[in-house]
Amino acid sequence: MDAFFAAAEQAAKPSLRGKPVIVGGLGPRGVVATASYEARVFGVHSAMAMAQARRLCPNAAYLTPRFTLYRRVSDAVMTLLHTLSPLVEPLSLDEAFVDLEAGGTEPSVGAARAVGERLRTEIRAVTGLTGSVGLAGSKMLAKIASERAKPDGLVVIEPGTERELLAPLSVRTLPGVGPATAEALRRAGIHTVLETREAGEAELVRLLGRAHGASLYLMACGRDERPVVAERDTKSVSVEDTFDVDLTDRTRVQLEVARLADRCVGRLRAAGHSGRTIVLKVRRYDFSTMTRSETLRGPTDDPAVVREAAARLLEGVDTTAGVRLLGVGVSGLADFTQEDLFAQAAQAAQAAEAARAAHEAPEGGEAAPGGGGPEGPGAGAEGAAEHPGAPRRWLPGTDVRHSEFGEGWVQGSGVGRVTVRFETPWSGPGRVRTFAVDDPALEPGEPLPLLEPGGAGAGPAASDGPGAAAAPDSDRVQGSGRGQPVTSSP
DNA sequence: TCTGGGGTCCTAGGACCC
DNA sequence: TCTGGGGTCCTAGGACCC
Repeated sequence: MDAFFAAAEQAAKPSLRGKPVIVGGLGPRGVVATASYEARVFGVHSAMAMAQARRLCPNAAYLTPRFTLYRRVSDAVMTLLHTLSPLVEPLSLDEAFVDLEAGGTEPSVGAARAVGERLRTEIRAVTGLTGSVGLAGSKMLAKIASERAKPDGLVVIEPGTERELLAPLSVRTLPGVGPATAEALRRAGIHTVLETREAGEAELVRLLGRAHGASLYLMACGRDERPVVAERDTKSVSVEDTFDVDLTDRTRVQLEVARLADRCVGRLRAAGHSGRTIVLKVRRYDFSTMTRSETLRGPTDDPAVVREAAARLLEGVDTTAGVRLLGVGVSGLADFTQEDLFAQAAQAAQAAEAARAAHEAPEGGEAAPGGGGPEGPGAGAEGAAEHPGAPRRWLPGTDVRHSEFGEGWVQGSGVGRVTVRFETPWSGPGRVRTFAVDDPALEPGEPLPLLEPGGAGAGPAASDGPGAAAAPDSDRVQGSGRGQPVTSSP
């Protein structure tokens, strides 16, 4: 998908179409997740510090990510991909490899191109957003092709042209070559793919180590046999928080670690996992990062157990100079817990006992794994990390609903006020109104679908010029409450 | 107002075992 | 009283990816 998060926001918020939009962390230490193409003109790009983006592009719309929406769009696209082949390997919410051969596409450039173009049409029809397609004989080359295809395009790298095409490109083009590897290669006088190839495998292994050197050599030769793998097993689950200001108070650090442990376990359980190794991550004031881990005798999904392990690990860490980030993770995943094993063993013993006593052992009861958790607040709270009892936070970009004016989104808030723009994905650009932050008529909303359900017509992406949209009319906007069954209040 | 959050894979040393 | 060799597991750190 092209500039995925930003494009989704532009589709959802008509007033932002054609304008610079930057999605990412809005706090003092945030970074850019996605910049719209209009914002990239100013030099803003992914992973840039948000503070720098604001200097470069002060007039952009700065929005917090709405993962629920992105996940929904992503699911729709992934469903389309599965119609092409059973072999679909998602790389992230907005990118995936598809093995077309495994899906029965005739192995010709023409057939592949036709499938790719049809897919792009369908993506646009289903999501209202544009995606780009790269077609080639391997994952590496398909990825390079898709990057060249962006935005809103399709590129084929034809068999036989690979080495020639790769030769002059920067080593950074190759997967697995980041800043550190590029620097190591540069010191050896290697800048291009051709130079990498000419260095030879032995030299690359000497420079980069066994695995990395060997795989880089293959890539540089245009050889990439990695299969498309659907459904890889999760290996770890983790959560982390960067704090707006460094933490120095030890008690506060301990509290945050406990909270993170609970959140981590919440996600672990939601995924139906348990794990043996608990990892504590601490990033200090100077950005130096350390991890401490502890492996239990058996897998757990008990919040108390993880909390205690994390607290033990913290004991060995000096935090007096200030902590900027804390994280808790669980790895060594299993789909059962040690408690399950105990329960199973106990059940077996009981069954044996019962049999001896010539009773009927009750079967079936799979004993809900719930024993463990004096769980705190619902672990599922994904949208905004709310502290119980804290005042409502209106984050720019999030959905709201007003009892009188209907659906809208937070444009900004401060000094006790919140500014809302009332528009929906299928309205024209809407009007802005300001309220007190505690206005009872205002409540958090839910993301609306980007395309009007049962939609009459062209999606957002189709109307390129905002000029095409009807002139904003405040009454009409107000009326856009529309009979939609938008559900639920918190 | 420098540097998010969620992952994966690799390396290297030490413990431990056969 | 010299130190083998190979395997696995654990811990810590680092590179990389989106």
